[in-house]
Amino acid sequence: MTTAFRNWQAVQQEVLRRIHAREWAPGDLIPNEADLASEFGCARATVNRALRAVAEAGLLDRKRKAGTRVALQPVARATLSIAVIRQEVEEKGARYGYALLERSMTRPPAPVRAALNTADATLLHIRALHFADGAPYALEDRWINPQGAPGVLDQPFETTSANEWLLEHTPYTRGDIALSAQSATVAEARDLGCDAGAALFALTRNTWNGPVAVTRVRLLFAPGHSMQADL
Amino acid sequence: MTTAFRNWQAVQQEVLRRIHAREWAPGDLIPNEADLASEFGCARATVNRALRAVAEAGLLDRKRKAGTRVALQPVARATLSIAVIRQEVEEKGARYGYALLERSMTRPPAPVRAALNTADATLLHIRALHFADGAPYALEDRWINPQGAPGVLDQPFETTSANEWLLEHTPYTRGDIALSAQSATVAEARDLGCDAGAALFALTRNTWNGPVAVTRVRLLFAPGHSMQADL
DNA sequence: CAGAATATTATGTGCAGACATAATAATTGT
DNA sequence: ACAATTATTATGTCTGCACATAATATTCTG
Repeated sequence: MTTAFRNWQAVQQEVLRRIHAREWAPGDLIPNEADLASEFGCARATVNRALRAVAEAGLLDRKRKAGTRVALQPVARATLSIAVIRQEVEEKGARYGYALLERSMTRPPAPVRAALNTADATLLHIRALHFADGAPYALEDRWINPQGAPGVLDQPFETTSANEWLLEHTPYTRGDIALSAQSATVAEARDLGCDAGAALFALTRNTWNGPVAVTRVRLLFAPGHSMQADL
Repeated sequence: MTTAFRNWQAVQQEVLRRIHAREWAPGDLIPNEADLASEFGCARATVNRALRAVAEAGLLDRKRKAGTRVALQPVARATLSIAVIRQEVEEKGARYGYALLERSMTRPPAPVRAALNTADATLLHIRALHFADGAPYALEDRWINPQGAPGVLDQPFETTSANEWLLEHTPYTRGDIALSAQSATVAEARDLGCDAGAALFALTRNTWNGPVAVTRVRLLFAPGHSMQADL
């Protein structure tokens, strides 16, 4: 016995080792917390913390009374962090640039109205470009609900992106993100400086503050862009 | 006083409320755990649990001695769950289908060798199609290192996808995922039943078991595919 | 024997107290 | 004034105990 696993990370490591080594095979019921605690020479709370962490990673399924078992099909959960674009660009060691293309109050097209559930309201429409080292990096097409973002109408967004302003000044409670690929239209190709029809990575995000829609944004990245995540 | 926040979820709710209501504005230092505990009428451990959860969600930054402050730019962390393709298809209510296109032992092209760090070794190359309701859903192009996946050479992968077999039989310790967009080549278009040059959503994943590479897979999804995630 | 009531059990969570650790602030020595 | 040492402080975590809760197993009852 290598003796005592005294902290929860050590216990977690040992649990992971047993899962990877197939000592606990997928589907297996593992010993209960109390038993593991006495085996590891620590308190049950410590085992609980460790198992909870592993379960959050998707490798264990826990149910009261039923016990803890190794997940049959560990649903890999890639956590991709979506930062402010400026930050993203600067972290790649590039110089960030920003240019406003359009700013208007308009009644949005049907898909946007449907996604934000804003009926006939006119929304603030922002189109802007983000640059990395002078080259187009991403095209931002955003609709903002003034109801959900007080003070937004006073912002020109000529030098600061809506991206950053909203994040700092507008609270939100929930949102959803969709990632997809689409072909560049002629207009998009012109803005991004690529060929029409080029495959572009698209990120569409809706943000809500309770029941009220805040914003919907579609980011079209220049060709070659990829998002990375670890497992 | 709406009286005691007795469990950590209630404390978490209250903390989130204060952040959203800007009672604690971005950048602000919030009271320390002990103070909050006495304010909320619970133990410090309970406040700790709540704050830790909020910090994990990216809304708080915590540092020893420095204290806890509201994140200036809450890095949105979208957690996308990457399940087995069969599962993904069936969850959409579609009938799943699978067809093996190619199975061979080959020395992989340079990019794959570089990504897996396998030098001159020959790897098992699998190309397969996944169907949803009879229509091509995703094209799988996979390289498997027999060193990292014992028993894989005995598998025909004619009716079961490598995707599922590996997940169930091969342990791994880490992996990385890249999401991108790319144009369909003529061959890919033929397999997926779309036009050449169509924008396709691509997912490339490398998997490792400790220091040894297990597999690298590129999934090309049929046009229109999107990945969803919540914030 | 079917179905309802009850007991059992594993996880979920709370508490108070203790010590560990990292980061900052204050003090000291040169 | 500056650098090195020491004190302080907020978070991080462990412990042992208690009770809550959900899910299963068992017993009781018509």
